[in-house]
Amino acid sequence: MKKPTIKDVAKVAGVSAAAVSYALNGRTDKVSNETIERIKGIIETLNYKPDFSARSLVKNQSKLIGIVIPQTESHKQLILENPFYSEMISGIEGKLREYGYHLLLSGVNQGESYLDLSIQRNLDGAIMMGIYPEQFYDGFKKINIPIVLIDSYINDNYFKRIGIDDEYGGYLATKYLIDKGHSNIGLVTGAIRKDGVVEKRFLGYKRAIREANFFYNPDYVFEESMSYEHGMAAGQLIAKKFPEITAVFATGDMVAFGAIRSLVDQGKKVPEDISVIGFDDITMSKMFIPPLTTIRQNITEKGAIAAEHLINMIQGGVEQEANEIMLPLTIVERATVKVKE
Amino acid sequence: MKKPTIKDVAKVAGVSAAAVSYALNGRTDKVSNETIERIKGIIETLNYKPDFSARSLVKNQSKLIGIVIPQTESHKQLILENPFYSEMISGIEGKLREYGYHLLLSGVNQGESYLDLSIQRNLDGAIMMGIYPEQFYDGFKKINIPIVLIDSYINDNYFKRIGIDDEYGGYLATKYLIDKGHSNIGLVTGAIRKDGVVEKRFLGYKRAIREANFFYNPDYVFEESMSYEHGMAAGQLIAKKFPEITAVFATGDMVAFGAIRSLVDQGKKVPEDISVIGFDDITMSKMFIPPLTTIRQNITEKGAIAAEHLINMIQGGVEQEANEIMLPLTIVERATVKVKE
DNA sequence: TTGTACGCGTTATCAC
DNA sequence: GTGATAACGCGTACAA
Repeated sequence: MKKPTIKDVAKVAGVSAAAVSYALNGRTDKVSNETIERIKGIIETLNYKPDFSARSLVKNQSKLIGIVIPQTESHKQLILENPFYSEMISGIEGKLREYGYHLLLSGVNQGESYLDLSIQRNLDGAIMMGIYPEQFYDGFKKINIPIVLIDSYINDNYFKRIGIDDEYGGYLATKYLIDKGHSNIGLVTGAIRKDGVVEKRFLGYKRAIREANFFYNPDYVFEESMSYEHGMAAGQLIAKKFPEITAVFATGDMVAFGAIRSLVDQGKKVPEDISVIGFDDITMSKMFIPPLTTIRQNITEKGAIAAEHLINMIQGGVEQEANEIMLPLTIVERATVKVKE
Repeated sequence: MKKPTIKDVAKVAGVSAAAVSYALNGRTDKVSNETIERIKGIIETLNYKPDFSARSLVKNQSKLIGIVIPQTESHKQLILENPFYSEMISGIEGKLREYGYHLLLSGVNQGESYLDLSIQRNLDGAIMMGIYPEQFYDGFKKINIPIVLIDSYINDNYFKRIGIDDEYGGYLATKYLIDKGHSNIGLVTGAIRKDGVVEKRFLGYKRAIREANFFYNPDYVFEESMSYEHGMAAGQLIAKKFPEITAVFATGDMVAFGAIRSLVDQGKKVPEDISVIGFDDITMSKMFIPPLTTIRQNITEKGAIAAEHLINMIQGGVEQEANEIMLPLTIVERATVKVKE
């Protein structure tokens, strides 16, 4: 059983293919209402659905949206095991679908480029999470594909940016620890890179420290990667070499989990001996034992909003809105931070 | 700057579009080697990439693979926040890309069907995780789209199945607890449905119980949904109403997390007071505190293998292999099970 | 090697 | 106002 084409419908209806097309698109100015009804009935009966490829060719729009997320170094896999990304994708996909778009989820092979993929698949737009080398962005500008950037501080009006105030978040987390009486506060974090969110969170950390007139000690900054493993390594270091540290701000929840884990393994109690605050509030954070105190952002909604704005750009709506959108941030107090005695 | 088409290349090369097409596809029998070289050079220079939509139309293959995963009840979102699915997708996507396929990630709106989507997008194949109403599968058979089923016991040779021996896994987990001296063993689980994995794990549980000549007590089976929340609810019940239960087999790691959490909240110690074993070994399980003892399957690899077999079906390789593939299972001992004193 | 028809749907043009 | 005809978008594959 092969799928019906527009011609099949036309034949059955005794009209031209063009008429069917008009009926499909509701062009009442081209076909009378009653024939539209009749054609629609036949479309139902045959269960005819227009082919996206054909449409993509003629209308030059694929109804396909790409999504770019970081990959493992080998370039082999998307890092979806990081719940932060998968929760976001969940939000993106739902919203796209609501508007009749579909999501193409693909990484990039060694030596190939996402830009080529976008061109070949005729992507109507793309959402990028994280930051990439500058030239990466340029290509999209040249061929004029609408792009929404999530969690990036790339300053270019071509792109729409969705994010949070990471500096403030970093400040909030650190200030919270300070208010609880801590003064020697470690920072466990992924790579601090220009235009990235981590840099801003780091800046917020420093601001809070300075504002409290504490000494900013670079030795207390444990920077490497946004991973559980790095959290573990840093936690171990802290337990062994920096017993004066009584609180830790981890710039991502996964990192916080790792830190807590190795701290506990080293015989430290969280939060009794050492407090830990995370960032993001991934789903897992409330399930963790002890439940993680963290800076919360609504990840799924962030994705949905990014999708919504991308569609707006594509459909060229009014969209003279700001091209940077900041989502709110809250602190959620759970069980990993305690007042210093 | 608009993208070059095959005609642009042809014009520059001073040949016909057909020649370019042949050059692209390496048809040395149709075009001389030297012109192929020359054309390829020009393709490089212009950075020409063939359009997937056009190809899809004429070759009737989209190089697009669909993936079906369960959705929230509102039909609004994919449940990607369940790491089990996202890890699997990671494995699937990587393998597909290796073979030149891309992944279309989409849920289904209320009142629409995945089958229609598959037809409209001309999907070359699809991977389905979990189980669905029977009619769901029939459509794909009719239009002859290759399908790989992950974690399903649907018995139909049209489909290729990738899974594990869930009955054995359930047996293994339960037997492990029994060997540790436990006899009152609770089962906390998602819905037990025909042809689903949970049913088999449940059967394995019963087999181990009976084999040990223990009494199978239906009251010890806490069945609802494969969620953290249900784990919590069940853990609470156990702590309050079934103090004689000294060990729990949770048929999914997320459920185990929930159970442990509420057990701990009720003042029980894991594993001192009560042991818990999970199933799947999602990434999070080794990060959990205490690290979860669980039945391990290689989730990412499972996805990769499913992708590989799907491609095999599509490309019609030799593939007279078995059409059911069972991946190995191991038990990983961490810190949530203890010998009963 | 090349011209050309084709796959499917859209839209501008033309006829009644 | 209703409708049909035909050209087009891009790449492929057959006949010439």
